[in-house]
Amino acid sequence: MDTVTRVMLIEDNPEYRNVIDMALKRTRDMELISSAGTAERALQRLRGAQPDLPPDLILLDLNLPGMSGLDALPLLREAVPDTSILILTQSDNEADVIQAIARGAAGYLLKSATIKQIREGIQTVMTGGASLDPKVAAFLLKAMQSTPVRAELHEQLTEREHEILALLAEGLVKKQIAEKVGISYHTASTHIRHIYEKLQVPNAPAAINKAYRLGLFES
Amino acid sequence: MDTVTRVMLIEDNPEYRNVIDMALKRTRDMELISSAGTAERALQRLRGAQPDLPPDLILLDLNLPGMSGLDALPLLREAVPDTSILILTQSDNEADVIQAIARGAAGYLLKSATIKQIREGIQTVMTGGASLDPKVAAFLLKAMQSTPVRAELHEQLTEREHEILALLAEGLVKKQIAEKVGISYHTASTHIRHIYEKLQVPNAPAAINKAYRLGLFES
DNA sequence: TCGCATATCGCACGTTTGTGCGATACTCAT
DNA sequence: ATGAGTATCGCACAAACGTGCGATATGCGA
Repeated sequence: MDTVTRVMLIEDNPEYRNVIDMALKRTRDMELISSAGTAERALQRLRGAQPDLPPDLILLDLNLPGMSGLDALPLLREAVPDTSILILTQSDNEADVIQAIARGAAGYLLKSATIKQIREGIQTVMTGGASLDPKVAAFLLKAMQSTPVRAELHEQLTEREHEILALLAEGLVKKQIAEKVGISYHTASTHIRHIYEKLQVPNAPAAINKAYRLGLFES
Repeated sequence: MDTVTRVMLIEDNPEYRNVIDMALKRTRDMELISSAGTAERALQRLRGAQPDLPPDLILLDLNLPGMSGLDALPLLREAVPDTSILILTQSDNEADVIQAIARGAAGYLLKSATIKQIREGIQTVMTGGASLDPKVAAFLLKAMQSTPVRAELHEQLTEREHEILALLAEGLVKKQIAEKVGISYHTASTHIRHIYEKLQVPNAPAAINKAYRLGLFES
């Protein structure tokens, strides 16, 4: 077991860089050995002619100037295969999370995390665990669930609502839907309102998206 | 927001049942309202003629006499759809973890967890997060990495446009997209305009629909 | 060098949406 | 027979959308 975890930080915001710096300094078993404002700089240091000694762990921001953290991830993994990479970013965007995991991140923390949580996260990763923000973990679980509630939700929408949802997906506006189905604009509006409530979405594009994810459109 | 989280425990080991009992008693905002030694008993109570009031959260052991926790999971979810189910078991078996997640568990803790961790886990779940033991999280990440994410079908849309289309599908409005991506409202608007042109659709719902039909989303 | 695609920003204006609040009527199970 | 769910209709209004017409800047291939 190593005595000290040597950490490299890739983060463009100087203030946040300072925060991390201080956080790690207060811990005897961690050391911030290097920090870079861009992925390009970090890669340069890790694979140049005389590369730096690989760190034990890299804290990687996703929202970087130039190359994104997401794109940098596989390159970093190639450059330093034995180094764990822990994402530390603002974005709780679902796609970012999935992508980061797919590209081999050892964990995903949000910047809303406390200093203590970050330190614990680093320790967790160094002992072979995976460190996930609860919010992020929730995404992953959702993504992994092969929609067991699917049948129930299928029945959730009435036939009328299905019909109207399909027309919405085709690009018709409410007025056109009303004409096509032979009901008033207001009724069409009400049906759509109910669709949003049942699917728990705020608007039309989200409704179409959810409908696909729930398998309401397959056939 | 409820003041007290009402917990039901399904666990055959009387000793461990005691442990949980004590753990929850020490917390003002949690209450153990019911505990059962088997899944059958628990289900009976939740869906009988005069069912118990549904708990806010169920702590479920997987290794139960009679029906396994894994089999009970979907039945519990059906009986009490609004109740979160948190797995609390010894098994860190990979298959169990995957199965539990697939069947809709809100989290997965190991019995090696401390009292404090269990309490935190419950709180996390009640606030909409997912509570995963780091070891368990590591499994999930590995499982997700082995499932290669489909990419490179976007000859049509640029990377930026994809990004924005995804946010649109999530239900964000243009203003929110602009903020999230860090561009002006007008630029977001322009990107969306281009998306409609390329996909040859008149509006957002149609764009999401077409994106799925073209396989731009497949996840 | 000259397009072409991309990414960014800007404004105006009519149209559409989403949602607040209603309402009546039919069916069906409790 | 009462309530829950469905389907229908109605209005008002702020917010958001879609699209007309611009613009500058960069990079890249012809």
